Amino acid sequence: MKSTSTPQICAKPFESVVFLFGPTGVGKTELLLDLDPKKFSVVNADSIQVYRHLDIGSAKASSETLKAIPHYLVDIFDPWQQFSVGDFVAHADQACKEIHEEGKVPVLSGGTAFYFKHFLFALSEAPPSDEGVRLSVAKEIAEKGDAWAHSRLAQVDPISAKRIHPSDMYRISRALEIYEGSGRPLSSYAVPSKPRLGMKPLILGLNRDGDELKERIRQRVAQMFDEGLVEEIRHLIEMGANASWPALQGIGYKEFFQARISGEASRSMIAEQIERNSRAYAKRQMTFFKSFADVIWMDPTNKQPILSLINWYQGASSPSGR
RNA sequence: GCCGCUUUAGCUCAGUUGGUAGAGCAAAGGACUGAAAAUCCUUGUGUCCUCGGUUCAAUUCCGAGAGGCGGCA
Repeated sequence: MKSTSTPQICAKPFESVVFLFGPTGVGKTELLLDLDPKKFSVVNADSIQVYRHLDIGSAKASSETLKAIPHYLVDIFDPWQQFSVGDFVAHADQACKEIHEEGKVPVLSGGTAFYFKHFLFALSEAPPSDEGVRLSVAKEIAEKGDAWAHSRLAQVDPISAKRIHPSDMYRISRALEIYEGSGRPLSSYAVPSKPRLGMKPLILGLNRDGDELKERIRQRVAQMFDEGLVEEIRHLIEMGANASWPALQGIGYKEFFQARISGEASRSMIAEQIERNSRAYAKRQMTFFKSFADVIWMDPTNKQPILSLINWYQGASSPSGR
């Protein structure tokens, strides 16, 4: 058992942490440079920026920004490794602990809503994904079909089967994997719904007008190509990258590998796909973020109020301030 | 200039043996139990290019015109 991923074992509960999230391209990274590195450190909450060698397409903070203020959870995995929300919570806990020990406040910044959710509420008690069981489940589904998978789930875990749509093979697979691996239905594991560790985060959501965000995404994709996205892809291919590498499901990467399979594609076609996928992703992110409670929504165009709020929170929660 | 093909949802296109039409993508909204930049759900009235003709009825058939594509000159 990995004790690091179970919050109860954490030696020192941490109450103060800033959440900074928003859809892709909204301007989170631009804000980080304005934080005082003596008071804050950044904890990356982005599922792709944890990977080494994926810099341009993942819109990772520049090396200058990384130098200017400490960043945790950036470049901690190789692109062929599987990173998961469980890894995120474990690493983020460790990072927050270190940051607090320095007398600073961690700023969790990123776009992966799923990570924020489970960092705040903890993970379900269900066991982590097991590669072996997952593969055998996948093999059986491939043989017997998607319809079989859902009816099988209806037998072993009717509660989950009712909740999960018959087409949602991603979740059906996970639910079957839990049953095969642990002998217990997924729905029998408790889902935490209260913030853990007495955490009292400052939850900041950044949002922009739809057309403005679209335009920023368009510009950012063009900028990625200018900065050498194609060379970054070439470098990954030289490393042996293929579409099965977990990191390469990221937008800005998968489009190239799909194009390789389907034939030639021009730069403008791939750029268009990246823009489209980014827009759809931003929309999904917003849907998820809007479901969060106690979010203070702010306009990233106006940096001062945001920074004031973060600084106020830091002052109020630092030992000397109590 | 002549001949052929073509014009239907924001885009690419189906289709109606004549009874006013539907897929994919896009767009909008939503879900989210350890892969989440993933995965999935819901939502489709549009002068069916224009004008005229035939018909109870035309987006569908006929004629003319306009735009596009291709071939021959």
